Formats: sequence, structure tokens, C-alpha cells
Amino acid sequence: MNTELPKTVSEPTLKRLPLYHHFLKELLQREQEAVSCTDIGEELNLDPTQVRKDLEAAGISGRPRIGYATAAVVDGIERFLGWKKVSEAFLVGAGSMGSALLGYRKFEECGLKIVAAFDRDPAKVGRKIHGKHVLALDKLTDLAQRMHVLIGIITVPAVEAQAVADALVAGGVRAIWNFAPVRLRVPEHIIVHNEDLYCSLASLSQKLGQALEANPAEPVTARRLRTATLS
Amino acid sequence: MNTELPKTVSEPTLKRLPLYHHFLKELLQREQEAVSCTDIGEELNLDPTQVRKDLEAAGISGRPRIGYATAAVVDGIERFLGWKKVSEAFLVGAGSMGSALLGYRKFEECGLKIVAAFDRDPAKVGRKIHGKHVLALDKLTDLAQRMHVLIGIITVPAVEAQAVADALVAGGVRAIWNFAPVRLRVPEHIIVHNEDLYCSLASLSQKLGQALEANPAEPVTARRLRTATLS
DNA sequence: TATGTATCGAGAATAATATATTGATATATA
DNA sequence: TATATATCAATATATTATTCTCGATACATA
Repeated sequence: MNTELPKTVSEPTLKRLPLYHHFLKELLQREQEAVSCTDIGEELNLDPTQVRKDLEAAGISGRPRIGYATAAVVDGIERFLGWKKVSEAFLVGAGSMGSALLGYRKFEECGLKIVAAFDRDPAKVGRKIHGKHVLALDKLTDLAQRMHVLIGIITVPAVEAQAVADALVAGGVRAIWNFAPVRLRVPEHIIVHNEDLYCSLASLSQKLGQALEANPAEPVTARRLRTATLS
Repeated sequence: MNTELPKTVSEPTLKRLPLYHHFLKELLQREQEAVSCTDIGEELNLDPTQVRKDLEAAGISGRPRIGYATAAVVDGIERFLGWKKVSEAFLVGAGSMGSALLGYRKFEECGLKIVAAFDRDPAKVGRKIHGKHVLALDKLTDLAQRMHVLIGIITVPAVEAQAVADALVAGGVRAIWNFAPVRLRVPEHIIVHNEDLYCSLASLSQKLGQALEANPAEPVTARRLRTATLS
């Protein structure tokens, strides 16, 4: 296995790696020890070559005729994505979205441990949500500094997001996961990821609109699927 | 204004349009009637040419030396993205993420009206969340068909997502907004948008890991910002 | 009226990404 | 041992997205 990692990996690749990870973990449970790009590609509707390129970018190599060792790929992806060493995060904004994220247990498997939540609302401060303490917002910068927290998650309304980002940066946070529909202004070395649901919705509804225009009354009846039963 | 719309618009463009929309709405409130690509680009940290191209793709044109008429751009984006005509949606999975989405009032401004939620859990069925009824999952296909609902939002656990998708498709749904961390298998004409938080998290933590490796102890103290006050 | 300037618009050049092609390698089988 | 085959690896091509360049236009000002 090649341990040399390329300096930069493209965003699309980065977002596909968790898909492979998820699928391969399933295979591991079924005790399938090796897997080919072709198999992965078929399962996930991706080009096999692309899968191979992505794995290569993550520093993972396989063997001709054999494929990739499932466990090694899972391990390699986790290592490459930094899921091995858990980093602590603060979540700011204990509204509905914030609460939902606090309840996501699986984040910890991906190396993200939300250690505390912050909110402006005194009614929420002091309570616990999904087992995480909700603290007063004015403690944010100071605590981030003292606890050396490196990741901040912003789930406050748009108008407050910039101020929260400033507070996080002042506290030494290096990466921000922003759920507010605004572009944050931060120093260059801070990593910001925007999770803007309105943007996603936009592309969805635009495509739907076009599809409907092209084909208003889709003949779904012809290919009616069974009524699904939920296991 | 050019009313000819190109057949396909790139995904990145589609995701930038809401940003412009948001910013321009602010300008509208300040009664700024015209705006240039340069201004938009500076505000959102984007290349002015790209802004121009995006607006062009949405069928919006401006005037040299003047810029774009703010109101016309806002209107044009809304029209192009299909926000003008509201479509109804079903949300499946009234867990924490589902509840959060049910509370997003602003979706309606973007043309998305969630009319009902569905859940497998009998304890949730019959109750209301954020004013929306929670119905039994086995009613999903039938109701989607009878109400001609075209959009489905999936916020169930990964293992149940495919079955829910099947049920939605059987009910005639044309677009699916999928929050479960799986790739759904659907007929070709169905539009699927994956909102996979684990994927986003992956790229965030990978970048953070690289940044920390390159520069473990960032000298943030030098450029310490003020402790932000939240208005 | 003439000139300067800020802006849009369109097309070309560059960069990024995805796909296709070819070659190398390890295993299985005859 | 020789051959066939499935697979990875590396390179080349095609596609897409972004950025750059230049010309056209409309207003401001002298």
C-alpha cells in the first residue's frame, strides 16, 4: 500500500470516499475480504475507473486480478479522511437543526465529537440536549480557546451567523461547518464548509421544473413498482 | 431581458443562484435598484465573470454601465428556480432531522411546501410536528398518488431509505431529496438529490487534518478578533 | 459634442474533472 | 509450463467549469 498522499484531492473525490467506506463496511460484515473497483462501481453507479482514481488519491492500492483488500480500504479511507483521530467540536445554535445534529451518534465514528452546544436563549442554557450541555453564547470564545476545540458548527439564523463565526475564529477554531444560508467572512486559513439547504433545494426544484415542463404527465403507471414494505 | 433558457444549467451554477438571490433581496430592502456583477462578486467572494455567466444561464441580462436591475434579477432567479409556483412535498421520517426540516418556514419561500410527514413509529403517527400531521407510513404511496405530490424528502435511517424511495416512486413522486447516507436506486426519470452530511463532514475533516499537519499551532493570537456580540 | 469609464456580452483560453484506452500483473486452468 | 482472464495502473482523450480577453454600450463629464 502506497503511503504517499497527494497534496490536494478534489472535492468530488472527497465526497465519494465516504460512499465507498459505507459500502465496504457492509462487505466487511459479510466477511468479503476482497473487492474490485468494478463491484464498487456497480453498487454505487459510478465508473470503475473513477473509483480506482479516488482510492489512489486516498493512498490506497490494490492487486491485479485480486482487487482491493476490503479491510485495508476501509482503514485507508478512515485514516485519509481523518476519522481515526477524533476532533472535538462546538455546536452553536440549539434550534431544531442544531438539536438534530446533536443527536447524530454516527458523527463520532467519523471523528467528530460534539462536546458542547451554545445558545443565546437563556431558557435553553443550562439544559441538556441529547446528553450535551447547552452553554451561554458569551462563553464560546473563551471555552474554545481553553479546550482547544478546532471545529465549530453553526446552526444559528442567518443574521447571527457572522458574529458566531467571528467568535469561533477568535477562540482558535480552524474549521467551520456552516448551516446558515450566508457566506461567512473569515481569515484565509480557516476552512469553511457551507451546508446550505436552500441551495440544494434550489437545484432540486429547478430540475423538477424542467422535467415537468418536458414531460408533464409522466406515465409512472406503466412501470409501477410494488408498494414497498418497510422491514 | 432574454427569456430563452438553456436546456441544462450546471450544478455549481444552480447552487450559486440562491446566494445571489439572498444578497439581492438584502439590497432590495435597502432600495438599491441596480447592482453590478462586480459588487455581487465582491460580496460573495466570486469572480464577477462567473456571476455574469450564472445570471445569463438563468436568462437574466443587464445593461452596460448600469448593471442589473435588482428586482428583475430577484424575480428572474425565483422564476428560473421554480420558486414561484409552490410544489407540495411529503417528508418521510419524523426523527430529529425530519422534525428540523418540518420547522424550516423559509422553504415555502423557495417553492417547497411540506404538506405532511410520515413515520413508521405508531407513537408518532397522529401527532403534529411544527403544525404538520404525521401519518402512517403505509398510507404513503396511496396518498402521494391521490394528492399528486411530486417531491419526497427522505429522513429515515439508511436501511429504510430504499424502501421509502420505492414507495415514493410508486406514488408518482418525481423528485427525491435524500438525507439518508445511501445511494438510492430509482428509475431514470426520477431526480434524486443526496444531502449526505457524512460526505460533507468527510471533506471538512480531511481538509482540517491536512491544514493541521501543515501548520499545527496556528498563531491566531496575532490576529485575534474582538469577542463578537450577537445583536 | 467628444472623451473617458464602468459595465455587460460573447467567445477563447485555461483548468479541473470524468471517461476511455492501453499496458502490466497476478492468478487460474489446461 | 503456457495461455487466458480479471484486475490494477498509467496514460490519453473528452467533457465540463472557470477564468480571461476583447469589443460593444450607455452614462458622466468637460
